Amino acid sequence: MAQAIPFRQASPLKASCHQCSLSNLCLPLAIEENDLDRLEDIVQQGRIFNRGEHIFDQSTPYRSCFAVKSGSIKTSIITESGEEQVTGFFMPGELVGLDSIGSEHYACTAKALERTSVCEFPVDKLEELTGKLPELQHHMYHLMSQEIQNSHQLAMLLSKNTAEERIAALLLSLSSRFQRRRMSPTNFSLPMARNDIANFLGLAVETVSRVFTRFQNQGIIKARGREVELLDIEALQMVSREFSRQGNN
Amino acid sequence: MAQAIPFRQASPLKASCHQCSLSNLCLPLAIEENDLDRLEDIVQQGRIFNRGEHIFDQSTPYRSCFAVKSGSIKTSIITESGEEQVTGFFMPGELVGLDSIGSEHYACTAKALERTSVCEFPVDKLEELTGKLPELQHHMYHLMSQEIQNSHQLAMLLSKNTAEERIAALLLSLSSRFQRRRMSPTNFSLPMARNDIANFLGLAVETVSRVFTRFQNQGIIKARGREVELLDIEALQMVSREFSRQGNN
DNA sequence: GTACACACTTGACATGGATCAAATCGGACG
DNA sequence: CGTCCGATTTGATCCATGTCAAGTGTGTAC
Repeated sequence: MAQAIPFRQASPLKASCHQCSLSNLCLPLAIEENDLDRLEDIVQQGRIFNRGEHIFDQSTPYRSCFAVKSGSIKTSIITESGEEQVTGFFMPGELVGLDSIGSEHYACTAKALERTSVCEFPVDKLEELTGKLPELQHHMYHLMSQEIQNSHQLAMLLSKNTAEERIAALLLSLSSRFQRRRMSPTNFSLPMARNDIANFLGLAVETVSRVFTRFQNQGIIKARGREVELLDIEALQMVSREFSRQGNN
Repeated sequence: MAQAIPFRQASPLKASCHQCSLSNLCLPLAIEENDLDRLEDIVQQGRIFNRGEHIFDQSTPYRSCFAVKSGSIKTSIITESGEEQVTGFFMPGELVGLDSIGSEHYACTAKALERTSVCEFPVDKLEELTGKLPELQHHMYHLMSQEIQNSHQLAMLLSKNTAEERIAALLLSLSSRFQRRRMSPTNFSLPMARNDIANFLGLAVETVSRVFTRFQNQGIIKARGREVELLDIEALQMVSREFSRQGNN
């Protein structure tokens, strides 16, 4: 299961960043032990969302950004014509909603891909706090610029790379992000459906499926449904000449 | 000519944000008249770059972000394999280098598309100042989130739209940005080469060229070299069903 | 003015991936 | 345990756009 990440149960009213196992990935990493209380004062306890539930919706008033505590989230934007574009997948310790900070409304919709718990940071309080803690402010800038860079990488992937290269890059990105969370980099279960992968990578579902089986036939991966095993990471890196440069923090 | 934007000559050592005609587009827009001096204290006077000169280079230590004063800039990232991906075009009043704030090194290279003058904001000082001026901090968050959203829009364009739709969207984006700068929204000269357009939009140069002539034959635009006239904006909006949502500030 | 290099256009052809269609799998639920 | 519906796979065909190849401007340097 994907969210086998151990974390301590949050108290019902106040999250404890001090004891959170994700503190080295999430916002606390930028804060001195002394100041951590101030972050705890503004964070709201981990609400739980079931698979498919929305954490927030595009065009509704912007209130907070969210850290994934367990589970995973996908964000997407929807055009007037109703088309969806998946803009990202988020794993524990990653911040969702940075693309709307400073805006009046959410620029995208965030949806739980599985049972997911999150910590909520109300922006007004967060901005106030970053004004007082230079390291935290710096870290916010860093996270946001990372987000820009990731998105540029995605644009590059979409405009220059073949279907195989795109999928290899995604698998490698997931792999390294799992690894950073102390999970197997070679053996994991995809939190998202083929459809989401296809949409994210600008491909048709059928193409994604075909590439998966092609990789399988070549002995590079083993895939049954969402369970994936990367048998030959180097081969994947060769396919995706552009090494996975994604990944946050 | 593209940079027919009037602006007062900066004093050789200190830019005057007070008198800059771009103050309603650039950082000053977020700052009270009283505090404007503090911004002037950290900004470095407009250096001039000739066409083709680099404002900064990818992977060099990050020092500053830059506001375009006149002229225009393109940013691009370059992979190990030497491929280039144009990530954006910047016009007067827009901030370049936000994708690297909070990072150790520049994430992209910025190049003057024509004779261009810029104002330089050293990050360390800028971060210090945003810590003191909440409105400025808020504005920085806003600009950065805009940058993320723009990039997501680009990704969407790349993954879902045809060549004609992409080019129509770009023309409309440029049009509205020229308009916001008090220049004709229908009659302008492209600051960038066909090559850059193609790269930015994930197309072959030949395709860009063909679409331009197709639009011309349909009477939607008139183009001779870089000089462009938009004859039928509504038609362009029809082509690009996804209306130009790009544009900053 | 001439020439060179480079930007742009146009044409012919090849192809990766989309689309359409259909079969199979898998999981939730009674 | 069977049923049903959505997710996934597989196959056949088509088309938008890339690629290759020529040509035609266009601006700059001498």
